[in-house]
Amino acid sequence: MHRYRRLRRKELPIDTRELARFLIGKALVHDSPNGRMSGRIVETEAYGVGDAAAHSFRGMTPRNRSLFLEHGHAYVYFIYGTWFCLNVSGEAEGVGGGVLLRALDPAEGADLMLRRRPGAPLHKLACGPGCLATALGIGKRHDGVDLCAPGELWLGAPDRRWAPPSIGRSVRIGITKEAHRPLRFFERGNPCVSGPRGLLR
DNA sequence: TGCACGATAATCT
DNA sequence: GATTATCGTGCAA
Repeated sequence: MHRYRRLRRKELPIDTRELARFLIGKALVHDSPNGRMSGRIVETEAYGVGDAAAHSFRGMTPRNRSLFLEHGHAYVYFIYGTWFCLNVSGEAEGVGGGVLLRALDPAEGADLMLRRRPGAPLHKLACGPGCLATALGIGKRHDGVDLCAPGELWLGAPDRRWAPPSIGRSVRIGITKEAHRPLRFFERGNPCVSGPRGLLR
C-alpha cells in the first residue's frame, strides 16, 4: 500500500520552469469515488511568463483564468474536441503560467485507469497529456481546484520506495511558437514518457 | 519504427 | 473562420 504525503504550497517553487522540473518524480493522486488512482509524474512542460506558446500569454480570459491562480492550482482545458489536459499553475497570484503534466507512471488504481483506456498497456495508460487526463478521469470540474488543499485531486511527495529521478530536458512537443526552447522535462529511461524517441536525452 | 492525416469543438479574432 | 500544449490508425519501409 502506498502512502503519500500531500505537498504543501510552501514546498512548490514559485516559478513555472522550476516547478516543471520539481514535479518530475512527485506523485499525482486522484481519490475518485471508485477509488484511488495515483502515479509518478515522469514528464512535464513549462509554459511560463513571456512565453508566446503559453495560454496565459495574451492575458486572462474566461478559459485560462486558473493559470493566474496562486501556484499549485489546477488548470484544465479541452482540446481538439476530444481531450482534456491538466496543468499546475506556477506563479504568484495574478501572474499567469502553468506546467503541463504530460505523463504518469501508474502506481495505484491501474485497474481503474484501464477501465477508461481499454486495452492500453501499462506504460501507455497515462502517456501523453490527453491520455493522462482520460486515464485519471480528470475533466472540467477540476479546473481551478487547489492541488495543495484537502480534496480529491492533489500532489504528493514521492513514495519512499521510489528512486530519485534522473531528469532529462528537451524542446516541447506539439507547438509551433517558441518551439526551440528546452522547457520539457522528463525522467530518463522511464518507459511511460511520451513523444518521439529522438527527444529522450 | 516512423511518418502523415483526420476527427472534433471550444475559444479567440 | 482560423487555430489548437492530441491521439489513434494506416501505410510504407
